[in-house]
Amino acid sequence: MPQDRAPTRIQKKNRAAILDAALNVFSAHGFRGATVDQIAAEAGLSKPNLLYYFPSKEAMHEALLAELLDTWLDPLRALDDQGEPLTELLAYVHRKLEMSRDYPRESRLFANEIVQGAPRIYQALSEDLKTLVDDKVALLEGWMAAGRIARVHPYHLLFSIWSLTQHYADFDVQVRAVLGNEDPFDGADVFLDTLYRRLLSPRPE
Amino acid sequence: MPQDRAPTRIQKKNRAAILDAALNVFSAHGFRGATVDQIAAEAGLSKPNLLYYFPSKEAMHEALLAELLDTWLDPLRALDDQGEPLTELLAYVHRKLEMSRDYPRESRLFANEIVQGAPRIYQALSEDLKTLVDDKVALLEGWMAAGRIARVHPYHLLFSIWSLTQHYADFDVQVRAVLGNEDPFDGADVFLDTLYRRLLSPRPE
DNA sequence: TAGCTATTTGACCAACTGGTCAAACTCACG
DNA sequence: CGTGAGTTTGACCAGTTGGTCAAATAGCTA
Repeated sequence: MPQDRAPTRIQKKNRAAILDAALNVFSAHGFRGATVDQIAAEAGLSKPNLLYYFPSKEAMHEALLAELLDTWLDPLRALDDQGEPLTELLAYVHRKLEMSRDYPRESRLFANEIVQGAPRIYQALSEDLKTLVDDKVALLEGWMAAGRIARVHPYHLLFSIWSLTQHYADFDVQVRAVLGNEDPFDGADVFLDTLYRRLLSPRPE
Repeated sequence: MPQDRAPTRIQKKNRAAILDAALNVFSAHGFRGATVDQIAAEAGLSKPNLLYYFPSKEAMHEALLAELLDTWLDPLRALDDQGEPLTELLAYVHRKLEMSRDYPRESRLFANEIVQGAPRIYQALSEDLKTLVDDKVALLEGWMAAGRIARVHPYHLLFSIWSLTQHYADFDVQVRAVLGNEDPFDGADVFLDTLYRRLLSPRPE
């Protein structure tokens, strides 16, 4: 395996190629459904060569998930307690939908993992994710208490945003099968904007 | 393999046990991740005995999916053009959420299949599902044109219902990891009711 | 360019997988 | 209770899989 000195030019290139190929294969077939041979073929390398850069199939999957979870939570982290509440939330929804459009493989990698019970990522969910969510929920509750957005269950509000946006990546085949030629994301953007405006616009006592 | 006369007592019992075990295993690990041995163990039968009742692993999966898709669409079929629009839609949402709570394995079986590109069910999506959806969308458009519910993109309205309700089955681990001890479905029921009331209540011109 | 390190691979292995099959066992019914 | 159909299984097989390893090759630097 490569030494842990500074990575060489070749190491950088090959690691990146492997992770990209692994993302393709894992997101399309799940961990168990993916084969190292398939990833090797997609990366244009031999199987033993993959295992020269990563000690095991599991390690490739872990590397992807670790990198992913962080990126995935960025939009939520960016929710700004100084901003205008409704604007902030609509921007969050918009940004999450953008990620479903631009990084569907990442979304499906995550979906595969969660649907199957999060066997390799549960700890991160109940620690990192929960901590961040609890923090942002406090912010939402503050906004609701001040009457700046309508009062709804803050956790379910976040669940709804995840669910509604990731659906367009994870269930892409179904959405397109039903929608025909129409672009799903154009319609979704308008729809979600309307939905959250109506749900969250401050309402008289 | 069993003859195609009327199924015997033993056939009925074993087929049911196998399908139940297969649902457990397929929904938890995906098609590729499931093994026949695992299903056999869960069903309390030997592997060759499973293959006496079903010609292949594939056949077990197909049997489950075929049965599922029908059940899965029942709540949408039940949307009644004679009913009060908002009531009908809220009842649909409620019924779908109920299915997520009572049949999470079925939901995850379906999710596994779709996330991975629906390789074994695509045709049913683009035929049966699309036909039914197009039909119900016409109904929704009628209600919107008559001002009986607010105007939104009808396809995305249906997507949102699927997404928001199935999320509680498919992403159950994540939801519970974030929510702690609170029951997800109690909160979800109230939240979704509020959401769709605000989204769909008829609004002045 | 010599010599050392980093990279690559063909050949291989043990474990596992879906599936087969003949032989054994169990059951319903006359 | 005998008999034929229905049911069950141990032993087996060929293909696939994740992973190893020694030997070969390419790259870098003195």
